[in-house]
Amino acid sequence: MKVTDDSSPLCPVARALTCVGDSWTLLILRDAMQGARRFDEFQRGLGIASSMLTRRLERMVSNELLEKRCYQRHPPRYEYHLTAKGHDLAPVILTLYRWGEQHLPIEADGFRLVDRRTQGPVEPILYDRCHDRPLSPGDVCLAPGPDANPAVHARVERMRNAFERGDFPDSQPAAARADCRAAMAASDSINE
Amino acid sequence: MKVTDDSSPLCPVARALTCVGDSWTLLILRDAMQGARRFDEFQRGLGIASSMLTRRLERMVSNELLEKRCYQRHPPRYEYHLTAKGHDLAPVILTLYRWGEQHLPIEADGFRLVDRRTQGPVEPILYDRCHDRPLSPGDVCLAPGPDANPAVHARVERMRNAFERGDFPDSQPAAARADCRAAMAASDSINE
DNA sequence: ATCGGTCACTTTCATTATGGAAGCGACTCT
DNA sequence: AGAGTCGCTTCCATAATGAAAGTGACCGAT
Repeated sequence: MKVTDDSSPLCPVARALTCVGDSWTLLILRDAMQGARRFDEFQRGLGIASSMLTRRLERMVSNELLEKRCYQRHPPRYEYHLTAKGHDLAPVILTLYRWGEQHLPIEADGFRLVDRRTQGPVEPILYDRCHDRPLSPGDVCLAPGPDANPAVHARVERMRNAFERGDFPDSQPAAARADCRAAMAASDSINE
Repeated sequence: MKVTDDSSPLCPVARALTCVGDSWTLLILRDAMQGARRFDEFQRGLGIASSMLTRRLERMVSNELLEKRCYQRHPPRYEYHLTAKGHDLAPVILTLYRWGEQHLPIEADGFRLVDRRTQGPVEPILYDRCHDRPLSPGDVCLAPGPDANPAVHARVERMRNAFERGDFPDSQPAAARADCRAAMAASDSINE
């Protein structure tokens, strides 16, 4: 990937993707979050070529997603531990998990996401901490910051036009929010 | 990427990544969510090679993230609209946005994520709809489903061991949840 | 003491993906 | 009439990846 667009370095999504924009990196993070630490644990869990794994672990260390900890000298051997930065990608992984479960279903049921204490089901959704309520992606939009360049303004403008054209299915405020509350109430009563 | 591990097809994250596990796909989705529809809109917004864009759009259509709509015959020309499946990836993009903003800061402030109506700040976090409370990734774990194979059990086992070793920084139940409530209260009062 | 195995790599090489540039056909605008 | 736009496609050099083999220091059993 070689991005040349003006607005790219300003966009947090583009910046995030230079760090975690490939499958292996995210799968390594997944396994690290499941407790994998050593080279061969990752290799077995992923079926990745060892040369690739070496390259990826190195890049992840240099991007500060993982840190090396020596657990043996002669020969020097390292464990790869998640840093706080790496750990903070957990919401991304969980969100992907949920999407994969919903939209790429398979017949088999191999994994379940559960509450650690109760072992009951868990359903991660987005929530807006500022307004203290569930967040529909349609509730949100982009605004230019003080350092916005013309490309950023064009983006913001285009998004507003799209909204005015009615392109956003989940941005009918009242209905969407009512649905959401109803769904929450329903799932609550099911789980009671 | 060529995954050969036993537990892979059973893992929703791995399945999701076969669909959206590269930067261009996610950046195209980002732009589509900002209202981009046509070939040249994507191309300008991304700085992507046109051959790559053709390939990616096709793959995304065949994966049902986008759908083609003809807006002109002679020559046939298409717009690429998000499907519901594609739209449902918005939480992934927003979660990446937030991570990029927090962990890959730059001096400039080009973009802001705001509430569409109030134009006030928005802060997406994960929330558990089943328990109706903010979700720390450490609150969650994996359980084997009825079709789990040995690789899945090994994974689950390893994660439990890692937890028992105390490898999960945000899984101190009481403290974490108290912090979270405090942070929510604080951000509420700031935004009042 | 020797044998096999493990662990974390590195190296090599064939295959595949990608980026850049150019071209193209049917328009539209001046 | 001529230039420009739009959405491609084709071609080719370069870069990324995967598979397989090799390595060197250990360890545990015979």
